[in-house]
Amino acid sequence: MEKDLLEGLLSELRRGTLVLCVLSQLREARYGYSLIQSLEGKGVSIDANTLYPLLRRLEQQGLLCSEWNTEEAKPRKYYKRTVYGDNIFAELVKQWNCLSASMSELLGGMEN
Amino acid sequence: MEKDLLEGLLSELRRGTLVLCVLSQLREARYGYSLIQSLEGKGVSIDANTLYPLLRRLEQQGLLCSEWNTEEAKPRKYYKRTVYGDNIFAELVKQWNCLSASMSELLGGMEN
DNA sequence: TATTATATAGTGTATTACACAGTATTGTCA
DNA sequence: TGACAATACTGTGTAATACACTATATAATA
Repeated sequence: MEKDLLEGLLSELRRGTLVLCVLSQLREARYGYSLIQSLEGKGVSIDANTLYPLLRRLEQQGLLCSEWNTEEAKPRKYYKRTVYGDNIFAELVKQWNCLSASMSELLGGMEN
Repeated sequence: MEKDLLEGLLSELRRGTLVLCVLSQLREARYGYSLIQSLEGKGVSIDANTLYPLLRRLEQQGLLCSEWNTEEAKPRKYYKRTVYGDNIFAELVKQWNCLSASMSELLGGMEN
């Protein structure tokens, strides 16, 4: 079975950033399928089978709220950040910048 | 039990970067305990109970090799990257830079 | 019309890996 | 001697992604 090692490590690397990516796009309401393509276009590929459970989880945690729109051709479930979600998101961004800076420092001096 | 939500998300954020942090420090041989403090000093805090299993896992995956040094006062287990580890590490750094750039773009236009 | 593909969302399971708490040993220093 | 720091290991619980599968409605195509 043994999935390719590098692939696994890269998955891990992207793992924590998924929430950040998703939250960043949900200031305005959007539905899952459009998110996938929108993120894909920006160089972040997320599997549908990963996104949908993630959206529901974030909603259950109170970071997102959702609403079905049945007026359009196909029924779509729109998600967007709650106020709480806004706050958490802001804090995550701050910490991300911090982490990112630490990493640059660690990886920068690679000739050591 | 419900651990604090923000804490959990931050853990997730750091999670994938741990391997990268650790690998970055192991061009030269080092033992676990010194790694913890060295990383701590650089703003990356990693729990001992997280690091030791991680080191053994990376060794088992062939990215690190280890050696006991019993000549010093206390017996220490030194780890360092293998050639394979060097290659994987280089690739991870590349992907990290890529990911980092994508994130900047996503988070940059936060007034949208 | 029948068939296929695309858009859209859900569920269930297995794997993985960190976190946490506890154990164990050996030096050092008061 | 007793307490504490240095050093490493293990086992268990939890949390989250990945993967494969299901399901529906609409658009496209043969």
